Amino acid sequence: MTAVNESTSPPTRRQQIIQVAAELFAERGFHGVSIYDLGAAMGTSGPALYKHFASKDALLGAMLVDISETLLAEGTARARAARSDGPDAELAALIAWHVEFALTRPALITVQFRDLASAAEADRRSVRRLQRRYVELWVAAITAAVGTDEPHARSAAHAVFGLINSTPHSARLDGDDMAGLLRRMAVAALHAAG
Amino acid sequence: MTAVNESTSPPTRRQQIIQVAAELFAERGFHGVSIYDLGAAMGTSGPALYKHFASKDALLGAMLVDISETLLAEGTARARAARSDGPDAELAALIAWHVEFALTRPALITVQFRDLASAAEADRRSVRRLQRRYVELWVAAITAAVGTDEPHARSAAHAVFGLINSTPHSARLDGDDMAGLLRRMAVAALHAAG
DNA sequence: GACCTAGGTTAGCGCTCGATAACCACGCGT
DNA sequence: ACGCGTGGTTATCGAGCGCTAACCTAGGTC
Repeated sequence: MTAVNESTSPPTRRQQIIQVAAELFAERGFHGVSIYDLGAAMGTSGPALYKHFASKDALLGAMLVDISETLLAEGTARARAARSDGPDAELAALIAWHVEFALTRPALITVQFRDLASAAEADRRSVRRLQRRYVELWVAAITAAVGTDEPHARSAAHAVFGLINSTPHSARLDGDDMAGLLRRMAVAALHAAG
Repeated sequence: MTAVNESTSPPTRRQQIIQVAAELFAERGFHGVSIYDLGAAMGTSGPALYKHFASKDALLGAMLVDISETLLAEGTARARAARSDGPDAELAALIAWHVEFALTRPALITVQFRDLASAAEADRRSVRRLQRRYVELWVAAITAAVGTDEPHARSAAHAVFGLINSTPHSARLDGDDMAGLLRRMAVAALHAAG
């Protein structure tokens, strides 16, 4: 529901918990992190979590939905802003946004495609609906810029997500260098999908 | 220790268990699958597992090591076979092999980069050692074919793994079409890494 | 035909986890 | 001055898990 940056408001406790939990989940997986681990990492202990989330599953759900909403909302905004500069610029904007997100929030990226299966059915459906819209944004940009048919554009989009999302596993170059590398590889890969 | 295809011998029970477990782990994650789930999927019940593996962790370890050994062994063989045809052919052979593996064994690919964190320390070390050798194989081929420096080649290799490994998450085209798409995208992405 | 071994069975132990209950302290509006 | 909501605490419960123990075959060997 709430976006990651609620404009100027200081981060609420829920958001703090989500951030800390994301790091732990990324390291050890959702089922590998206990409520007590979470409390310890927060400086509180154990069941304090339940003052902010109805369950451990609800925490995961909120985290995953937040990520998907951020990706979609910012992606939509940036694509629209670049649209007047042509299809290539729009695609470049999407790529730049996804690369930026993956490099600055590796934990979120990791959790998103690692622990989605652990989420409750309802949350999983919400996330997939948002993800589908995000993919459609890419598919539109790819077909416009490269001229592929839709099915290939869809598979190519997923492949490029995999390419960009690989950063958490890779011994990193420094940030800007890595961002440039990923952007160039993504553009080239997509142009080869035609 | 034993490769996936022990030539002509029928699959031993251990290998059957590993295959069945891989499917379940890929769906629900290592911690999301209980010993009893495993037994049920095997047609036996529960603790029968311990006649074949010392622990649930040992099963995961054997699975992960098997995957890494297969990738490295076959990758080494194919790269050597193609080497006489030049650097581009060697790189193409590596790409073709990885694509083939990812398309025919999606569950193994998923577990490999999802549940490695759940493995015991010793197994994790073994797997990482094998993975590192596999990456070095790619780095050598990439630097020879494209002319990048080593750090960029290493990051590019990881990115291409992510690209190819994304197939389990993608609504699939038919096999050959998907394989071709991935190969083209991988080649283009690597040539853009220079 | 006795015997071992490979591969199963069920019962149950001990521990960890998620979740709840009951209680407590501070800050703030009236 | 007081009441109450907010966000914490500890104790505890119940379930599910990994794993072990003890026992039971069938098949092959001498």
